[in-house]
Amino acid sequence: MSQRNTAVTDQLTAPTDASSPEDCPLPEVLALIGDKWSAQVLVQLGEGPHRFTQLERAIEGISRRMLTVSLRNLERNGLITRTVYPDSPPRVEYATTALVEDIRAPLEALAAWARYASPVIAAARHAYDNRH
Amino acid sequence: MSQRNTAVTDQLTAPTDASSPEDCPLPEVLALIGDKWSAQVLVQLGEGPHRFTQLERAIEGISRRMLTVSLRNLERNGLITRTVYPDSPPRVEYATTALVEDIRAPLEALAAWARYASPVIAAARHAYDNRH
DNA sequence: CTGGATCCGGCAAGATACTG
DNA sequence: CAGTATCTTGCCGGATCCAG
Repeated sequence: MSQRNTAVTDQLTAPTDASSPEDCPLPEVLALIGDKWSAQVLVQLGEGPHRFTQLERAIEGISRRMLTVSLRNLERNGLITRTVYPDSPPRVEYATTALVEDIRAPLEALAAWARYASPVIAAARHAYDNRH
Repeated sequence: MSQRNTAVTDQLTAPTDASSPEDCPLPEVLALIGDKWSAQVLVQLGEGPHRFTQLERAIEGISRRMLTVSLRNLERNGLITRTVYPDSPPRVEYATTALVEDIRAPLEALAAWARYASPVIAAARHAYDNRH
């Protein structure tokens, strides 16, 4: 199942025109991690395995319920693993799977873009609002 | 691992360690284009300027209302421009701004990842559902 | 042709309380 | 500690009609 595969990005560099937006599965990705919290969970887990409360504290503003929902969803889609240790008190650890390795780069690129674009966007928004 | 980066990401990931998830502005990006349609609109406009009806036909399943809403939102945030030509019947053209150029690469990387990961995810989901 | 305005159902998601 | 269950609210988004 979990084959390490770095050939993903090779498809990109390939000189195919590849820009046909018809078969662009971008919506699928966004359906997976495009919601309010999943991406942050993935980013946080990128730092290494985390326990439930650890995540809850690390991710500002998330509710217990939403954390649970996000984790279940990510687990269901095979993006994270959930390991229960038979301790007392109970201990559960979440970690990313190999699948996630290959999106970390584009995700960080997006984050980098955000840092750079944020003030520009704020200015554009302000200008637009003044115009209306 | 992956090495396909634009000027923007090169500049910004270089100086700092970039792996601190605290100041990760990923949620901002997702708030911008993480909704159901905006990303597809951007992708479509990446092919070149489009008129309203042209977009409506190109993007499968979008309603007029949602197209309008998405376009307004993108315009407000400075990601696209809206040009009105004083013709009869009225003609309006939408095009991406320079800001968008720099996210196209990571966005396509995400799409490529989706193509590769889709079957794996489907399998994981199926396995999970059987387990419950 | 390019939208705006309005109504409305359904789901996302916060708050709160309870449990093994 | 690591969740569930339930209630409630907000808003996303589809349908429909109207307008310049």
